[in-house]
Amino acid sequence: MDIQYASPSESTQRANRSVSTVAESAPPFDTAAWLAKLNDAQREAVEYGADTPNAPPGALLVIAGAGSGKTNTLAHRVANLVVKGADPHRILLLTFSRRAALEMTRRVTRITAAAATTAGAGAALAQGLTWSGTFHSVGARLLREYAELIGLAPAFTINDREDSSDLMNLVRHELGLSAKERRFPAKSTCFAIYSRVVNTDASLGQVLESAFPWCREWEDDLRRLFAAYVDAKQNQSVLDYDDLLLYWSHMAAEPAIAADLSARFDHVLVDEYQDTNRLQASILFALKPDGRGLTVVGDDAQSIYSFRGATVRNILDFPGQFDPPARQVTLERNYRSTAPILAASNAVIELASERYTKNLWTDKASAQRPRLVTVADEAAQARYVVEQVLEAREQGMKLKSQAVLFRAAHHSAALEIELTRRNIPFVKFGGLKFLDSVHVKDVLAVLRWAENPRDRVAGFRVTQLLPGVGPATAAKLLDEIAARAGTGTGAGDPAAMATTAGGALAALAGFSPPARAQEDWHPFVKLMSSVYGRQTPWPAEFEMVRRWYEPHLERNHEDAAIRHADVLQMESIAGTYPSRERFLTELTLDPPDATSDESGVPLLDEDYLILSTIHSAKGQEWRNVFVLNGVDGCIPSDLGTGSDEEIDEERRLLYVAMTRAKEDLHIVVPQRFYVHNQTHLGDRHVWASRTRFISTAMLPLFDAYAWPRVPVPTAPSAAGLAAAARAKLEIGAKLRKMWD
DNA sequence: TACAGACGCGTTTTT
DNA sequence: CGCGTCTGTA
Repeated sequence: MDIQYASPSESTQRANRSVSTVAESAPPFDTAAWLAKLNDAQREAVEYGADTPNAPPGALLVIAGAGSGKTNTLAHRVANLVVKGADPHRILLLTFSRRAALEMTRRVTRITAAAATTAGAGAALAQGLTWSGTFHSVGARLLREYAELIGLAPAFTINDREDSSDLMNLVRHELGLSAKERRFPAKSTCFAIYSRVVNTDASLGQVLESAFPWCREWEDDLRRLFAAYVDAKQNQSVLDYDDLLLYWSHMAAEPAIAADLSARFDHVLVDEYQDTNRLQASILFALKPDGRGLTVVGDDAQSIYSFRGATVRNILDFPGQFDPPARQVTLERNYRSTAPILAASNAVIELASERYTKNLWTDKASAQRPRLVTVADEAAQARYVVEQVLEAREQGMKLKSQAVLFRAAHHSAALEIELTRRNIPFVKFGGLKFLDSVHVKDVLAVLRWAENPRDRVAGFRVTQLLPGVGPATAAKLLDEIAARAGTGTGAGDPAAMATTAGGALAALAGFSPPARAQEDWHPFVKLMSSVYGRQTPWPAEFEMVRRWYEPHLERNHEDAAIRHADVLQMESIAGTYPSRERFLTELTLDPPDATSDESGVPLLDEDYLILSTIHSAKGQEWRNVFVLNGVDGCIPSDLGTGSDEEIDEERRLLYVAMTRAKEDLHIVVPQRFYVHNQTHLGDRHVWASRTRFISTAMLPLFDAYAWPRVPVPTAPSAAGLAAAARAKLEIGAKLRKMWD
C-alpha cells in the first residue's frame, strides 16, 4: 500500500501545475511534488485546514478502507502540517499500538525528509514529534506530569491485567466474598466486569444485563467489591490500565486543568478510531470540545475490539458531535490487494447486517483467485502451509513476506510443531506474552515493589517467594508495612516517598519471619534496603535483583535453566531503558508482543515466517497470507455467536484477515479438528464445516480445491467391497469376544 | 500455616 | 490440557 514517490519528471510537472496554490512565504519544501502521488481523496484529507496550521478548522473524519493508504495519508497529513508551520511539539498523535506509533514517526520523518530541500530539516522536524503513542502511554505520561495537582503520587505503578485481577482477588478475600455458599465470580471475571463498566460508561446493572447475565445475582456484592478495589488502588498508589484513561478523562474535565491541557496541543490525530471506546472518545471531546484541530481516522468495517468496550458508534456518530459537523473524507481505492482478493473480501463484508462504507476498488488485476483449501485435519493443514510457504520461498518470496493468521492463539499449535520440526524460523504475535510467565512476573514484582513500597500485589508476590512464607505471613507483613508507611492519599513529594520506603524497611527489618524463612530473611532485607534507598544505579540494580532471585528460581522450578535464560534476556532489555520507572511503565504498557520457538527470537536481519492472531495482524500486510481454520466454530468462534452484533464482529475479523493479503490468499478448511475436553467424554474430534461467512454463492470467487490433490478414485470392485465387508464383520466379532 | 496432590472446571481476541 | 481451587497432612 506504500504510495511511491513520483519520479522526478512527473513531480516537476505536478509541482508546476499547482505552484500557484502555494503561498509566497512557503518554506523551502517541494510541497506539491510530495503530494502528487496521493489520490484526490487522500490529498483532501492531507490538505484539509493545513493552510492555517495554527488556527485549525473543525474536526475531520477520514473513513479509510483496508489498504487504502491510511497510514500513509495520516503520515502525510502530519508531515504537511509540520511543513506548513505547525509546531511538532504541539501535535498529539494517538495510535493503537506502540508499533503503529513507531511506524508513523518513521514515515513522517521520511516524508518530510523527502519534501525538504535539506534532508536534515526533515529529520529535525519529525524528531520534534514527541507526543506520539497509545492512549494509555500518553495518559501515563500526562498523569505523571499533573500528578501532584490531582492528588496522585507521581511514582504510581501500573498494574497489568494479571496484577489487577490479583488485587481484585485480595480485596475479594478481605470482604469475605470468596467464602460465599454459592460461588462468587472468579477474580478475572470480576475484573472484566469492572473494566467494562469503566470503559463503556455504562452502569453496573446494564453491563451485567448485557454482557454477564449469569452474575446478575451478585450485583450488590460486586458494587461493594469495586468500591473496595478503588480504595485499595488509591491507598497503594497503583493504577490499572483503565485508570490511565479514567484519570485522564476526569482531569480533562476539570476546568482548571482542562484549559491548560487542551491548549498544549494544536492538533490531535487519532488512528484506528473504530476501535476506541466511550471513555477514549470523552477524552478527545474534552481536549477539543469544538473539534478544531481534531482528526480521526478509521474504518468501521474493521472494528474488532468490542470485547474491550470499543464501539463502532464512536466513528459513526463522530461527525454529528460537532456544529458544524465534522468534514468527512472517504478513501475507497485499495492499493494493497489484487482484484480477486478484494472481490472475495468485499463479498464477505457485504453480508454484514449493518454496513456504512462503500466497497473498495482496485486496478491491480490478477488471474489468481483466493484459494479455499480443504484438508483432512489440523496436521494436514500444518503440512499444507509449510509446503506452500517453502514453495513460495523457492520462487523468491521471503518468509517475512508471508504470514499465517488465526482466530485464537492456540490455533497455531500444530503448525508451530511442524515448523520447529522442519527448522523454519518463525515469530508469533499475539497470545501468551513473555511477561505472563511466573519468573518474569516475579522479577518485575521486586522492581515494582521497589518503585512503590505500597504496592500490595507486588509485595504479596515477592514475600511468598521465600520458603515457609505463604499468604498468611505475607499479609501480616504487608499490614505492618502499611501501618508504618502510611497510606497513599496526599502523597506525591519525594520526602513522603522516602518516609514510605523508610517505614517499609523498618517493618521488614523488625519482622520476625517464620522459622523456615530465617536464613533467607537477612539477604531479603538487604536487597530491599538497597532498592528502596536507590543505592545501586539502574540497570545494575536489575542484576542485583536477578542474583537475589536465582536461588529462589532454582528451588521453585524444575526447568530453572530455561526460565533463567528469560530473566537474562529481560536484563538485557532493561539495560536499554534509562530508569527503573521507565522500564516498568513501558514494559507494562507496551509489552514485547512476539514470542518464538525455544531457539530464541530470531535476529532481526534473519528471515522468518510471521504467525499472528488476526487481532495482532491489524494494520499489517503481506504478499502471501494463510488463514487457518476457516471453519464454523473458529471463525466465527463458538464463543462469539451469541448475538447478531457478535457474529458481525466475527465477520469483520475474517474480513480483516483476508484484506491483509497483497497477492495470494489461502483460507484453509480442515474437515476435522479436535476439541479439547468439550464434553465429559474427553477429547474428541468434530466434523467441521466451512465458515458461514463464505456462502455457497460466493464459491465462484474462490479457487476451491482439496489438498493433497488426490487422483479421482476408481470405484472399488464388487468383490473387493464384499471382502471388506466380511473383514469388518470379523473384526467386530473379535472385539466382542474380548469381553465374553 | 505451608504445601503437595486431587479435583474439577472452562477454554478468544488486548491496551 | 492447564490452570486455579480445595482438601488433607505435616
